[in-house]
Amino acid sequence: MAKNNGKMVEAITSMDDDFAQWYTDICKKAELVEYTSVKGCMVIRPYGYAIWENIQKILDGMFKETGHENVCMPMFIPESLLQKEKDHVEGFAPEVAWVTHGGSEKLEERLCVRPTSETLFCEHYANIVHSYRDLPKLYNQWVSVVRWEKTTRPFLRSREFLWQEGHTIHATAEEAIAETEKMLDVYAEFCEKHLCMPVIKGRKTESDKFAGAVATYAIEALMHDGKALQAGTSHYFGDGFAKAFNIQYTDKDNTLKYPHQTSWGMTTRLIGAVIMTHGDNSGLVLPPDVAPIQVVIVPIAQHKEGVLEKANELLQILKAQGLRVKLDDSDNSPGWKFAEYEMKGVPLRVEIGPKDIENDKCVCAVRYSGEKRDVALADLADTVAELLEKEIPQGMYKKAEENRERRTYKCTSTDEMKKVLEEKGDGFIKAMWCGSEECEDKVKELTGAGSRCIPNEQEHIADTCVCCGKKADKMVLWGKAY
RNA sequence: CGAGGCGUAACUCAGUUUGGUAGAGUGCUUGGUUUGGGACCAAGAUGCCGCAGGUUCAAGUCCUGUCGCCUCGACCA
Repeated sequence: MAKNNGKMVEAITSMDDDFAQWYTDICKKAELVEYTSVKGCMVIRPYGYAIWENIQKILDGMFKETGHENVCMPMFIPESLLQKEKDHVEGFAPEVAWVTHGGSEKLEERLCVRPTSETLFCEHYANIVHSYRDLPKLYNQWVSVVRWEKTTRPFLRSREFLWQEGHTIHATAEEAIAETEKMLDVYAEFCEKHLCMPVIKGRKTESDKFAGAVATYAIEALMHDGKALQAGTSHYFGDGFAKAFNIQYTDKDNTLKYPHQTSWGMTTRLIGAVIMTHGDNSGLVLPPDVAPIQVVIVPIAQHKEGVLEKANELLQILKAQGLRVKLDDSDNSPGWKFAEYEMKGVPLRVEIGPKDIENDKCVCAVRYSGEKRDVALADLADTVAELLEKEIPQGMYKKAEENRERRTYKCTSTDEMKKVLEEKGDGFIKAMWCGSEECEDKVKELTGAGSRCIPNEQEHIADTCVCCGKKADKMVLWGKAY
């Protein structure tokens, strides 16, 4: 039955032939996005947006549970405000969009469309933070931001993208650092538990950190083609922004002090990560927690007596479990429906036809593994719950983790790195680094793989730097990145 | 922003070499037969040939410009 590299129908480019085209095909054919007349600005269609809504819902719950409140900042930043923190403006100025006119009148001061909102939060904090009693403020906002990227790709790099940005301000550095680390943990937990995507937590190198940050932490995931994707970041700002924006509070000892800040963000890029982590040659494969449709019921020979009635019965049973279920009773052929919902990544398909009804059973087909099994109708609710809550998420995670491990290598020289990447294909490389930016750049130049992060979980690969051969005590995760 | 490729029906593309009535498959609409892996038959509808100039009796085709998309680099979530 399976043919064409496991792809059952001729619909999308095989990921082995052209991974980039495969990705674009899925975005279009699974009806996630549609291009518009503005480059890099895409319509996120209902099916794609529903994935984002599910991501939002879960993440928002996690933020609230850790004490955060949602706020909403304006979309515009006056140029003078953006320029208050030197590193920050240098990092973002090249890619901001400017508003210069209101109607036909030129503005006194041009406004930048927010590429991120640190400056706006800072301006606000300066107004509302005066005493140690005002701290901490644990804020988050769900908005879109604009960065005028030169090269764009759906979800991975668009000029406008949706995200959440958390911004917190604390009395002490210790507290802010703890917050930075806590939110990175929240991100990692979300990716692993709800997106079934293994990630590596680590710290960014100096050259790779956020503009204006003291330290940037990130979670890195490995896509199916061996390229790395940053799935989330968490920054510690120290008191740099507070000094630039003159945010001060009076402490218990009646002295003026500068507070310490953090910010952290995850974006619609996560949808791209899900596509490239779990997708296959039949299309998208969605983790049950974020799938807009968790179970699709496909009736077979639906014109025959009793089939649709039984299918509706199953629909009600599963709906009563609180699941997102769809019964497709359109007049498309069953084969068409199978292919359609595989393309859309629905985690579980239930087939019900005359033969099944005769035997009081149905067929459950698991998307990620392709496995089909008979299930007694009496057991359906329990079996589906077990599949969606445990078996499928665990199986998807394991599959993704195995792919990552298969593509993770340890190297002790740049020659070895180069050879491994050429012979075995792209992936993560664990190698030692002396800490100099010069070596970091040179490794990228020689091998094409840049530093992704300094993983929290360190391993001792060698005594010396992979590049210069001097003494090294840090293990860096290297890879080609999206 | 550098290098390469491509813009013709909703989609994939042929037609461009050598200028001469706008094409195919898929999809869409209607009717019928079907239904356990993208069903079949019949009848239909659908085009500023990316856009703007130019050459010509005549341009999808030739020339100039321009915009957009895709891939690979550099930059970024």
